[in-house]
Amino acid sequence: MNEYDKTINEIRTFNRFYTVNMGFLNSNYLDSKYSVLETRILFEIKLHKICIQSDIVKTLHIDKSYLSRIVQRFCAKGIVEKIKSDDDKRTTKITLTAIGNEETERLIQLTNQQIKAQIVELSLDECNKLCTALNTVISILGKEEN
Amino acid sequence: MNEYDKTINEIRTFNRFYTVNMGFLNSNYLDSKYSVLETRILFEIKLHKICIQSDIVKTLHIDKSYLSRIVQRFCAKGIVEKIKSDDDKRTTKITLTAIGNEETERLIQLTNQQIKAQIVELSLDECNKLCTALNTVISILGKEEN
DNA sequence: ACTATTTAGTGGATAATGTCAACCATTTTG
DNA sequence: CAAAATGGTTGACATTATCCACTAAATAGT
Repeated sequence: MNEYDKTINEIRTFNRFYTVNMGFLNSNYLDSKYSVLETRILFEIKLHKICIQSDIVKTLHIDKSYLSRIVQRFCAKGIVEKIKSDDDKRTTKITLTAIGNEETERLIQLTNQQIKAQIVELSLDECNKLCTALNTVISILGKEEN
Repeated sequence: MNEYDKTINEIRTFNRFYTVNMGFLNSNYLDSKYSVLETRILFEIKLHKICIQSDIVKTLHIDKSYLSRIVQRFCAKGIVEKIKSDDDKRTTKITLTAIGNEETERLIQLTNQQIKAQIVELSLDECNKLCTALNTVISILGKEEN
């Protein structure tokens, strides 16, 4: 077994651990009002402040028709707003409303609490080591991004 | 911001990165014949060699009726076999058939290839650092398991 | 021993999630 | 300018997941 196979195995093991540990496998979510993907989308819009749908389609690799409907739902709920853009008339800018911002903030707090429950018994030293390790993973795997 | 908040933020960042990077978000899968969960279940049965459904329900945190149906499908496909157990007559042992074993092996190879594509440009040193980092994460977060 | 509770698994009904292809309007490319 | 590409929407489905009720067997409580 070469070094690459060793790495592949390690990633497999990690994925198995992490998907279950973080509850990514079957995402019965903390807040039944929003699915994991919906939360992720809200968070993405919040990050960008304002963006177009295809930005999100690209970053999250989801179907555009699917996103279109989710955004429609968000608009109906009053948490997202569509704004006609003048530069490119095909696009519509989307952004969080004030309520949407609060709601997203609340969701972030909820996920934070969930994460907190996972790390609450760690020592400061372990926290630091964990941060370093996660950072290392991102910096190594993130290299290959286009 | 205290040390715990820093760690929570780091985990959030990591999750955002990793779910997209590994394609966990919307799991349009490599082999359309099996969903992510199905693959995970097959792999779990393979790990145990033989087990009962509720073992898998517990490890993967999924609905038992849902699993029941998936197992039924697997049986119909001939990749999983149910064996009456004599010790506890409520339970049925499940195990992979020969074909199921091959099939699962094939799926593992497929995911391996997918992972390989992600690390193919890494140096040996980076591979080692990655392994160490992933291991660290598991050992720290895995502590809190029951 | 015998009721009460728990555990394993199944099935019906239905909700939520996600996919595919067709389509219009615009913008970009050759 | 015609052809191809992009952004977004919609219809029609397929897949995936959840909830609840139920049977059968095992276990716990008294």
